[in-house]
This record gives sequence, C-alpha cells and structure tokens, in this order.
Amino acid sequence: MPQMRGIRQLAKHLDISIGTVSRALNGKPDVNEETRKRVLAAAEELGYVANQSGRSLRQGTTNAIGMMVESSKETVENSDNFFLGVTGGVQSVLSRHNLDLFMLPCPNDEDPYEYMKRMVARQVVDAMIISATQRIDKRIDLLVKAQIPFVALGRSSSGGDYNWIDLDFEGVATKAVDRLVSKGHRRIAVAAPSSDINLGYIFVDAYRRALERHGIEYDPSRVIRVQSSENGGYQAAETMLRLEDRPTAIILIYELMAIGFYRRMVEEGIFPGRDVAVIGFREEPRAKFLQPSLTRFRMSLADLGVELAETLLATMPVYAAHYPASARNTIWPLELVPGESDAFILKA
Amino acid sequence: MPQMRGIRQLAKHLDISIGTVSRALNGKPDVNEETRKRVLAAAEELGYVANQSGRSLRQGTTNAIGMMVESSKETVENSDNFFLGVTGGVQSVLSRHNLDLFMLPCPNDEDPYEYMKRMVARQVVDAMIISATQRIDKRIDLLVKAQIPFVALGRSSSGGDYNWIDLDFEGVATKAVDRLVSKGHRRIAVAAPSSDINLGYIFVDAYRRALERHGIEYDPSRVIRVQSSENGGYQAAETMLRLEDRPTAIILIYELMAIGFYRRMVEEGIFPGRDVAVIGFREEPRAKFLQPSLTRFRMSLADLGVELAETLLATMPVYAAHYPASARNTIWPLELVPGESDAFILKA
DNA sequence: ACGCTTTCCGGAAACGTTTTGATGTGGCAA
DNA sequence: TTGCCACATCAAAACGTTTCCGGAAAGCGT
Repeated sequence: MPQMRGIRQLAKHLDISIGTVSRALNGKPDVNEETRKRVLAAAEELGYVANQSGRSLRQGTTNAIGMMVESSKETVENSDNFFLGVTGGVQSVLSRHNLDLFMLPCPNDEDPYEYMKRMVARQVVDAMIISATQRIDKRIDLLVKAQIPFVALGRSSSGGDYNWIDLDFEGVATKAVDRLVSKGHRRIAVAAPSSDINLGYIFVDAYRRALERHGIEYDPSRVIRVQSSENGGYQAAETMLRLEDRPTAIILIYELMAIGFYRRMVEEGIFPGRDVAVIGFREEPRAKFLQPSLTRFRMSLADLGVELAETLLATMPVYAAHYPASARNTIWPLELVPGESDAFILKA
Repeated sequence: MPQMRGIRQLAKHLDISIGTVSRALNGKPDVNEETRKRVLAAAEELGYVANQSGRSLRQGTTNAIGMMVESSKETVENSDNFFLGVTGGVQSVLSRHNLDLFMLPCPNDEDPYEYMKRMVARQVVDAMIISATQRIDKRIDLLVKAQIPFVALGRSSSGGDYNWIDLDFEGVATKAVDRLVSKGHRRIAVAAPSSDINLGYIFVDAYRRALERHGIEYDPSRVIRVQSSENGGYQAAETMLRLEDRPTAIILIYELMAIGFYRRMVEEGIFPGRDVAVIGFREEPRAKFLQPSLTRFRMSLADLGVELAETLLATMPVYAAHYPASARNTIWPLELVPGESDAFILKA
C-alpha cells in the first residue's frame, strides 16, 4: 500500500476531497466555514504544509523573492554585512504576503550575468533584488526582457525605465562641501573610485557643482581616484601630500579609506581634525573607532530594506494593489553624523 | 493555439519525443550520441533550461542547498561577512554537482526554530547548513527527525550523532597560553563570553587545562566575562585594572574586543605590547589596523566553506560516493599570526 | 530464414498541487 | 409544479519534468 503524501493524505483523513482541502487552506471562497475550521485544525495537527514544487508548478509562481549578492573577495571585504542588514527590512515587508526571501550568492568564478540567467531560467524566484549595478548592466536588460519584476539597488544606464533605489550621493557631496566651506576651507579634495563606477561619476559631478555654487573653481587634480579600501585611503593621503597648494580638507567616499588615510597622515605628523579636515561617506563599522571620530553620513539599513521591498512589490501585479504606485526611483537620504575629524577650522 | 512551453516545445522543434530530450539533457544512457548533440545544441540555441518546479516535483529533489543565517542585529554587527566569505568555498564544491546554494536569512522577529520548520516543510532545499548553534538546539532535533541531511557549523549537545565542524578552540587556547608562558607570563587573564555559549564554555575549559599543564594555578577571577564587542573589550580592561595581582597578559576571545581593550589601557598609560601582552582570537578585519598589530589567529573562510560542503555531501546518499565517509566531526585549525601586541616579555 | 541481443526511441504514468467545470443539494419566487 | 439561484462539494485536468516499459530496427551468429 503506497503511503499517500501531502494533501491527499490530509483529505482522506478528513474524508473530504482534495479540492476542498486546498480551497480551505488557501482562504478561497466557496467553502463552508465549518469545514474550513476542520481542515485548518487537521493540517495543524498533522503538520501539513503544502509542497512548494507542487504549488509552483501549478501556479507558475514560487512565493519567493531572490536577492542576488556577489561573494567576490572585494564584496566580502568591503560590504561588511550590508546585505544582512538590509534583509531584515525586506523580510518585514515580504512576510506580510507570505513571501520568503532567498539570498542568491553568485559564485566568484561565475559571471554575474550567466548566474542570473540560470536563476531566471530555472524560475526559482518570482522577483529579484539586484545590487552592485554596473553603469551598463546586462542583467537589467535580461530581467526586463524576461519580464521578471525586479528592483535595483543602484542606478544604471541600462534597460530604460525600471525601478531603482540609490543613495543620495548628490546630497552627501553637497552637504559635505557646504560644511567644509562654512569652516573656511576652499581647497577641498575628494577621494573616489574610478568614474566607470556609477558612484565615482555621480559623486564627483555633484562635488564639482557644489564647489561652483560657492564660487570655488573646480580643480581636477584634487579628485583622487583610488580603490575603496583602507589601502586606497593610504594612497589618497600619499597623493594629497604631493599636491601643490595642498588641500586643507578631504572627502572620502568610502569610510574604510579613513583608516589608511589617518595612518599615512599621522606618519607625516599631520593630525586629522587638527591639521586637516576629513569627512567620510557610507558609514562603516570598521571605521567606528577611529581617533578622532570621523564626521560621516549614516543611513538605516533596515529602512532601506523596507523601501526596497515595497518598491519591488509595487511592480508585481498580484501585490501592486497594496502598494500605490509610489515613486519608482528613490534617492535614499543619509544623515550627517558630526565627529571630530573636521574640527579643523581655517581662519577667514 | 496554446504556445507549448519548456521541454515540449523543444521536443517538437527537434521532432523527437520529450522523453528522449530529457534523457539527452540529463546525460542518461540509451540515447544516440548524434541525437544528444542535436538536443544540446537546440537547447543552447533556444535558451532552454529545465523548469525547477517540474524537476523537483518529479524527482523529489530540489538541487539546492540552504544555508540558514540569522540577520539579528548582533549577527549583523559582529559576524562581519563571515557567511559571504564561506559561501565562496561552499559553492566551489556544490557547483561540481550542479547544486545551487541559497542563503536563507531568518527574519529577526521569527523564531529560528519556526523558520527552519517552515523551510523544511516547504521542501525548498535538499539539505542544510546551519550555524550559530546553541548548546541545546531544537533545529538539530528537527532536521534529524525529518531526515534532512545537514551539517552544523558549531558543536551542540542536541541530536546525538550528527555532522559538525567547529573551530579549534582548544588548540587556540593552548597555543595562546603556551606562547605567553614561554614569554615569562604567569598571571594570564582571558576575556570570554558567558559560559552559556558553547564557545565561552569550551574555551575557558581549555585555557584552564593549559595553565595547569604549566603548573600554574587556575584563578577564576581572571576569567572576565564580557560581551563579544569593542565595548566588551573596554570593560575587560576596566575589570583587569581592578584585579589585585594584576595579570600581565590577556587572551581576548574575540578580536573586536582588542579595540576597546587598547583604548581603555592607553587611557591608563598602559601600552599593549610594552606593558601588557595581548593575544586575540578569530581574526576580524575591523581589528586589522590596530597599533601595535595584534597577535592573533587566522583561518581561511573559503577553505572552511569547502570542508562544510564536502562534509554535507558525504551525508547525502546521492553524492556520498564522491566523498568518502570522512570525519563527520571536524575541528577546524587556526593559524597563529604573530604581531607586536604580545612583545612584552617578563624577565624570569 | 531464424532467433537473440543491443541500441535507440516513443508513449504514458507519476510527482503534489490548484483550478475549472460539473453536480447535487436546498430555498425561494412564480 | 417549475424554474432559478446560491451554496458547497467532488472529480478531473493541468502545470513541466523524469522515468518506466515496451517495441522497432539493426546487427550478428547459426
């Protein structure tokens, strides 16, 4: 005698048809309130949960959202649990609709595009959150073409009209420049990654405009292109030391840089906060204990996760009703946290 | 005309039966080498990839491994990309068998046990890697009962005979004590989390035995119980300063503690490496730039991932053949990285 | 010509679920 | 009585895949 599995077993146990059981469990109409209770009770008792493959096959939907992350060495070293922090917020929204979140880590030896292609083809999730977007990102074209709902964490030039959330680089650049200028600085440098990376391009552009608004001439030599790492900060300091008309202040686009920057400067007897003003961006726990404390920008990862999830659901036909067509492109604000690293004030 | 999907479409396009197509794609015998090539080519051309739900339903297997992680605030702040680092190694093994890895983040407002129960019931993965094991962990009992292959990162008292990998706390404690004793230290403190946590219990026990092997009396007051954080390190220093017969050396069970420990000590004019010897455990990028550099223990996250995956596969009947019944319980070694923080040598 | 084996392939069943259409009640108005 | 509707249920089809089974064709030795 073949032991029946799943819903069949449950139906037999209740002496009822499987169709009714299914409708009862899924809250469909056309089922007597009395029977529904019985079914629910029995399911609880027998610990029955619908097999996901069965549902997916029938419904063409998996009730799962994927969040693609890269586990490259760079990501592992730099992103510092950024993703784990975001997932909390994402899930708080998804759980309202019985959706689960899977993180899909792209192996470092596989091309992100190929990986995404595989995940899309296997239809293992209904929608996607992607991050680390490139300025030209083939994944976006793929998702658009395959009509998979998605939201990107980061702008891109690809794909035309799609949903993204990005950090408020312009706001940060503007506030940082304003603050430094108000303390008397005129020669302000910035350490940023290459302009191939979206962040590097957008940020520096905003920095330039902010300077010009204060009537300060933009000097390209003060844009120091380095990697987003401690080492990059060290090199930025090195470069800055060699500049003629040495800048009196610097904006570090990634906080981790501050560690290396401090080190190189202190080697030279130049103390941040006393002899040079420093502002960092994108709060980073590893830099939390710098002395003097870094003036920096902070954001709430959990809130960002909530926004991501809501934006995503708004694009999914089934759930869109609950999420009024909100802004499809969001600039995520960051809050300035004053520290001592920019206490250095120039006399007027 | 209903557009046929998937394998049917492919079969029709090739004018061949779906059974043959399936066999061809899955490398089964009983298919002409010539036809197999044709099928493979056509699949490639049309971008066909088998729908996962269909396969899963038929085979009762999902070809996916889950790695449960917690996204609690504590984890996010402390584990510092530990998981992302490990996934790389895990995937390098799984990809050999066309297995995918999903990270399953447990929402912080959901009980880990309930979350795991749901994941198991939905049968969304074939096997699991769990971490952050408790000394008594109901998840383990659940997995054993449900006969889901799994491996735990961390020992536990639950479930009897199962597979786990854990860090070599004993080895670290022993090596650290040996090293300090060889430098003349006799009064050696240790800062550890509460003994409720497995690590806190095991480590301190090994520390005690190591001391006794050197004929040094174990003094409970030198076991300082604090949280595994920078703040914990600060408090450890605070406590240590108040001890009579103040210890001349300390072992910090979590490197992050070193940051706070240094700070408090320097406030007191006591310099690590010069006036007190410090050894840290569980390398932690955030502590990488301490001055003086910390003598610490290091491990390869990627290699740990490989070991995890291989141990897991060895317990899965389908793959066990490739992975000879290796040790089901592995103590993962850590390597000592000498720094300057324990340069302080006591005259004999 | 015959029987046997090997090689290859097609047809159909099966996996567990949801959904559709049909069916059988009973109540109410005409 | 008849017709109609609402309600609750059941039986069966469908989702896309893998696998079992049977059988045709071809090769080979007698």
